[in-house]
Amino acid sequence: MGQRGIGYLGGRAVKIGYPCINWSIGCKGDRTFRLRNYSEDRLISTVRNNLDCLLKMLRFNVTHDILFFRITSDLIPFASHSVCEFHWQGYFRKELEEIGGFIQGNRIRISMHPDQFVLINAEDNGIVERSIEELQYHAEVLDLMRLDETAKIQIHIGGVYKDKGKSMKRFIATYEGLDEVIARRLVIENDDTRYTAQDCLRLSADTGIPVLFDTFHHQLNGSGEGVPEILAPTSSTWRDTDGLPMVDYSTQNRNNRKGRHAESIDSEEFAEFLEATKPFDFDIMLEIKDKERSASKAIELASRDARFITASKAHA
DNA sequence: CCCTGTCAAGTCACG
DNA sequence: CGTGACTTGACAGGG
Repeated sequence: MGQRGIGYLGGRAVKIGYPCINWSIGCKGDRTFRLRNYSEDRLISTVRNNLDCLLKMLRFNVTHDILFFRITSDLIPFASHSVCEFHWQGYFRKELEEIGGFIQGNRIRISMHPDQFVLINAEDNGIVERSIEELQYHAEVLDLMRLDETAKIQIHIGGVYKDKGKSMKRFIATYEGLDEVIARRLVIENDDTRYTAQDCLRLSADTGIPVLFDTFHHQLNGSGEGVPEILAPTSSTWRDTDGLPMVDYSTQNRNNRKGRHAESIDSEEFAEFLEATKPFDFDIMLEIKDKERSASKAIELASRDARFITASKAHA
């Protein structure tokens, strides 16, 4: 717990990845459709495409030493919506198992990130119920892939309504009642306007929930702490069974308004980040527009870093 | 084929 | 109470 040793002795090592979309392999694994066009056929063909593409992306990633990946929430469109009565869990069981087998065989780290509308602490109970349904869907995907507890579902806390204290109380109350299949995978992430990393740590102290640190959100909505200062406490919220801490890394788009992600990774900034965070082991999710290109650049930069691991080493 | 309005869900500000 | 901003690509209907 807390600061971990450098290097991959003991089977731990830093992995780098990107979320959801790969621009270079010619397929899209997050295809969806409009609710009014919902049909079982449409769902099946879309999911089949998404699962095929997901496996292709994972194969691509392994050949490029990209061993961390965020699976899109659009994998099964409308999975948690009442319109969906189709038992996709059974229909796609084999495909999900196959993908899960590939993930485990190559020691790929997996995360999922439900959208902002997932609020387990909303004042409206209907929103809470729908949010839990959505989390259930995410957990089912990872369970059907037979991934262990290190595969995480990250959410923002939200649901402030001008009273963070009450918001936190509601979060704790709902969290404590969550089914274990969800709770074991759930982690909280600091966001860019409401919950700072310190807020997340406060909530973690009460619930034991791990804190996923987002560097960019911390820049926009932090309390002035440097990255290493905040990485120490957030890292120690991850138990051994949770796997290495996850960190979302991104930088400001220079041309655009505040809050916009950069188009491509800034090599110098990333090298500085690696240097500044030397005492810590964590898996890095690059939230950068050009996805796998920046991931490859980052891996190139990290390849001299003793914490980093390649696919062949992970395989051994 | 291209153009463009719209999209499951969320909050918040405003009139 | 209703509407638009937030933010984003892409779906999908109309021309």
